[in-house]
Amino acid sequence: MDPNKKRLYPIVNTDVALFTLIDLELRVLLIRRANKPDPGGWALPGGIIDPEVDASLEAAALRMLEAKIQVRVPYLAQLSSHSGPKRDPRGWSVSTLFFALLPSDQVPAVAGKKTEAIDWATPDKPGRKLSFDHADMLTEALARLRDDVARGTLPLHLLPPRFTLTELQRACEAILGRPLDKSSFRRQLKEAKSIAKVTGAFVRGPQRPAQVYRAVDNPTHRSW
Amino acid sequence: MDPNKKRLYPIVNTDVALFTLIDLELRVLLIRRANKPDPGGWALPGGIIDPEVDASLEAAALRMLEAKIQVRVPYLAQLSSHSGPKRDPRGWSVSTLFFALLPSDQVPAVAGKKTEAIDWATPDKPGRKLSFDHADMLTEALARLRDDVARGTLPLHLLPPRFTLTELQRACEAILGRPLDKSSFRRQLKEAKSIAKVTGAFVRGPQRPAQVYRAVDNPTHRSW
DNA sequence: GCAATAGTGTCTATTAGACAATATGGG
DNA sequence: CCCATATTGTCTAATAGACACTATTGC
Repeated sequence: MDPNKKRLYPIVNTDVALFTLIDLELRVLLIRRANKPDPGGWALPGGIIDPEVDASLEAAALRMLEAKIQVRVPYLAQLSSHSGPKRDPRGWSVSTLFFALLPSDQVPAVAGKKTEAIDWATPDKPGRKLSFDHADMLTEALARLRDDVARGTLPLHLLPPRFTLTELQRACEAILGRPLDKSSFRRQLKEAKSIAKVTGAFVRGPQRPAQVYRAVDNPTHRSW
Repeated sequence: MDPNKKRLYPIVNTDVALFTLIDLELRVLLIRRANKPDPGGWALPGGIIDPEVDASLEAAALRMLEAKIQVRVPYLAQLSSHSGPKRDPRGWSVSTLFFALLPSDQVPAVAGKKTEAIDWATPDKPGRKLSFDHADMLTEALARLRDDVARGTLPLHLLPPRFTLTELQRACEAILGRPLDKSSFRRQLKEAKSIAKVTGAFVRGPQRPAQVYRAVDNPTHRSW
């Protein structure tokens, strides 16, 4: 494509910061680009929307993510839109950044396409240069994730459907990067009423059994 | 324009919810549309971006707002992007919503263009049907404004450069729609350190003079 | 002095964090 | 019983809201 070509309309695309927990460590999905621009470079999964098939930016983000990893993510939220003539060598572009959460038990199902390698990187230090302005995007998504976790129950979307309170606390600690107090943590959960006991279900081990919990229906995420 | 024409690229535009205070009442700017689609309808100010001149969505929003009211607003923040095939009759579109604040002393400078009437409407009940999905956008912008005000010092951007603490409190009350406690209000301002006394400046009247304050430099807004 | 508003002080209910104490399994 | 972890309780510092009190001007 001729980079000097004047475009009448901007390129419209979406990019997704997909987070999950692997061994209680926060990870973000990176894709090795197969096509131009920047073939071989690592980037957040995304792509140009298709007005013929996409009902919205959210639907487009879900569709492209599913095409890349063969998994439909259960949680997706819009962050900001990044724009300008320089951020994409193909011309004036606007990309809407989303963040998505994948429960840790679904990580094994994630598979890359033949032409594109994938990697679960450490979001604090992905260890490689990212294409376009995706480093900025990742920083923004990580900050938003931590902010949401600090004031709520987002990590429920990162855990399997059944979990113990200690597991939930470990997940929050892994995301925030700091230890939390057990007592305060449980108190806030009780007040929020966002989880419920699974009566009779316990996790056993060489210690006192732990009550199993599940997320209760809270209107945090929509469907498209 | 033929509505059945298939577009290869989405329409990309911005819309702005511009708030100000008039006589201590919160108002939002509406524009009467001169052109298709929906000529004569009332809408938030906005328009299609021009990749030839706009450096970003933010710059585009500022440019179009300035063209409509002949004033460059000092505060602009991005909210969400709204998208889909149906929201604009011209075809698949994505509009990024901004909210902007105009200090009350600059309201008199706002002038509409010859072809477009303007109105400062009451955001809670604009009293007319809005074009496109602008009613949803306005609701979202109003909620965000109140949220920001409740947790900070945003209304500084709605006041003239010099103001008293009582004026600031009245502004916050007008936005939130509920009375605030004087003592708590001032305590929080002191802790936030976002305002400073203008030494020696007082507002006089038939009562004890009021200290004049100004906003101190806080990195809340960027420039484009 | 009086009216009117500015500015300050005090009390209390709520909350988050630190930390201690108790509970309950396996071995 | 001992160990390890789950679960609960207590104390305290910080904070927000309600409300009362004091201060300072014009008249």
